[in-house]
Amino acid sequence: MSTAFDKLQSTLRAHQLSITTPRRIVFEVLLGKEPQSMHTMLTACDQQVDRATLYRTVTLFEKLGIIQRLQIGWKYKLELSNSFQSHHHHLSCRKCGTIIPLPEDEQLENRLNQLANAMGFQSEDHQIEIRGLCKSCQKLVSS
Amino acid sequence: MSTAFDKLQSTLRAHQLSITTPRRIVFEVLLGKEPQSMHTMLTACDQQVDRATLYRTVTLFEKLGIIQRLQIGWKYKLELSNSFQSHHHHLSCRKCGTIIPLPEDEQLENRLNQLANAMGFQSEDHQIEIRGLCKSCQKLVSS
DNA sequence: ATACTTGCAAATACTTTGCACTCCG
DNA sequence: CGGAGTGCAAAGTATTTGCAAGTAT
Repeated sequence: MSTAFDKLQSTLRAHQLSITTPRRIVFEVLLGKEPQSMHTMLTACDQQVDRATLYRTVTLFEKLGIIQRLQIGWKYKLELSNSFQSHHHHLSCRKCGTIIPLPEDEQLENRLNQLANAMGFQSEDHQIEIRGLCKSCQKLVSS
Repeated sequence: MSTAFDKLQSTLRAHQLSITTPRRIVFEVLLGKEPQSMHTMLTACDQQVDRATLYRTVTLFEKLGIIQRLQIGWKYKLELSNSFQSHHHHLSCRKCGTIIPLPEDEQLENRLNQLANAMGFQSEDHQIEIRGLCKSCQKLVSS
């Protein structure tokens, strides 16, 4: 089977870029996880990737469309882009900070495209964040 | 007529907070404008508001629900919140950086609420950014 | 009067850059 | 080997904080 990792490799190769250890580690840190902050990623890389390299890699991956930057709460967070995991949006709990992925919804996506088109705008991508209270925090408030 | 400014005053009073010159200036800088970066706001305040005060005011206004922070491109930007201008979302052009407000759309809003509810999530607010090319930049590309 | 606010300057936190050294292809 | 990529340290930005002085109510 073709893994996400294979896809990373071919993307890098396609741009004549090297497949290095730091790049592999950064990718692994993001794989299958919820969006993370730079700080979290740096910690997760645990001494194996230098701060400067992390920033450079993130910038590179973003240009290559491997990862995307999200505004979740106050600071931005990073996650693998749509090519590496299905297109989705996020619910973020203002109380406990949990981030919950929302399954893709065709009706929502269509409506967004219609609206952009109506304005003569050529839509390429979008992001949505819904803020509020997650299930557990709703209970805590009422009790 | 009740102006946006009156509303600012009553919001501050309701929390026993002073109506000071810096707060008034920060509010005016945002009033009726597209989302702005901290840097732009600081320049717009033109020596009249200290950097630290601007940050403190923005934090305060955000807590009070007077302004909201948006991820537009890489860095966040600030604009007056829904209570001070109609609820809307943004189209942002990746080429020229223009930000275009999108008129409120009931169908879109409803769908978002439905999706959040289906997940047992209590939605309070949300933000949407659609990235792509504005009308003028589409022409430039094709020519 | 007096508690809330501000300005200033210093402290932190975050991000980028220059350069010599290392590693991939 | 030779250039792309990295680590390190230092330079830049961005944001926060302590505190004395100012101001709104």
